[in-house]
Amino acid sequence: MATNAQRRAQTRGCLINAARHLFAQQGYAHTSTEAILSGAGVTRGAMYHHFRNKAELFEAVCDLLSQDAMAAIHKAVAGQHGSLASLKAGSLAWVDFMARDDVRRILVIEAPTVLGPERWRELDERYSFPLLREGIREAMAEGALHFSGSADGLAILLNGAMNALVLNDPQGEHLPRRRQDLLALFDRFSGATP
Amino acid sequence: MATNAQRRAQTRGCLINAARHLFAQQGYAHTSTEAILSGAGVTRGAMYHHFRNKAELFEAVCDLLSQDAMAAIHKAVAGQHGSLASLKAGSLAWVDFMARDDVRRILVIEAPTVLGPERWRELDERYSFPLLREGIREAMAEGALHFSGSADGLAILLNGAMNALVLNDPQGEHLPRRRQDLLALFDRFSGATP
DNA sequence: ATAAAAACAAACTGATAGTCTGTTTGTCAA
DNA sequence: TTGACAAACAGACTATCAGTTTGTTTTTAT
Repeated sequence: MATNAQRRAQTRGCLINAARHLFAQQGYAHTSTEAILSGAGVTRGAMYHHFRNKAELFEAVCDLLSQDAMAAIHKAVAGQHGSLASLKAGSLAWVDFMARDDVRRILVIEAPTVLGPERWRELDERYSFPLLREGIREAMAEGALHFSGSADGLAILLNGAMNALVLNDPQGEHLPRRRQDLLALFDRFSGATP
Repeated sequence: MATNAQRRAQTRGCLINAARHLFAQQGYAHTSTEAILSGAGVTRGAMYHHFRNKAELFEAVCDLLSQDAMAAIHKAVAGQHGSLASLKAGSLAWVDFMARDDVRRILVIEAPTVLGPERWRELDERYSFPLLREGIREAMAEGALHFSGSADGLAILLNGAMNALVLNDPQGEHLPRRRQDLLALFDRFSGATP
């Protein structure tokens, strides 16, 4: 005799968790709803009561992973002093998190297609991107970062560059070198001379 | 009474063309093979004679668009003098081409998921990426570009940054500003001081 | 001219996302 | 406590659609 809220959280949690693992292993298109249902120990009716369709379940998985990413970033930033050091630490934490096999496949590779461009940007806008943008604004305001274009533009460029680091290292074997490249990139914005 | 090579080119062309438009409008998953068939004026048997599956047809579309992109880049580079100017012109041409609605959806958004990470990188590696990488190597060798990391790493970073410019401007309305941001980014690598 | 191969046609199959109708379980006011 | 209502769940059913199979037409090579 559980409360409704408990039942709700329970089944939703089971579905999201099962879906997370299956999406990570087989991808969205090759994961059948039936596989998710049996993995979660839940029936069709239950699933379609909580989620309008398969894509909405996928989005719930993305939300969960994004929250985990935020936690990792905040933890990394916590021990830093100075806007530039925080920016670097947070960015490296972002790359490290996104380099996880399951996260890369779901958040970096498939999310743009499954959610569509708008919802995907909404997701980014809701989580890590504002953090990056504010970090850049702060560092630019303090004179620790130099760029003749807009802060927003730089945020987009850096975000994309970091995405590419993750995408171009499918096995995660070159991660140390890529992290160095990212730091080298930040260094190009440290010195003066526009 | 057409030759086999002509028949082949004809049907393949019709299929690729119809698929290109439908994929651009509705996306890969929401485009049924039947829609492609009726759009191309061709039957199932013909399609599966020329392509092993739907994904292979999608890849053929990607190849075609990539070749168009290469043509646009080469044209833009042709009128330039100096490695850095060529690099900038080629990069802007790349962004302009990828900003086209159909190209963005197919090549930038969906290709990574539909083809899978490996085949997607193969595509990139076959077309625009080598051009970018060589341009960067040349400019670095001439001392026109400064970066303390590897040339390959910089190529990946810049490629990702340019991708982001395209992705973050779904309507193409901020393209001029984004082009300026990209040039500002290149400027950060022009001056000395590592 | 004829055999072999390439190109094409279309009916069919298996898988599967989403729907529909009905049942169980929890909630809350009287 | 009870009874009306709503939320949660169960499972059969349907429509769609990618891919297969089998058969036919057209081209090519001998």
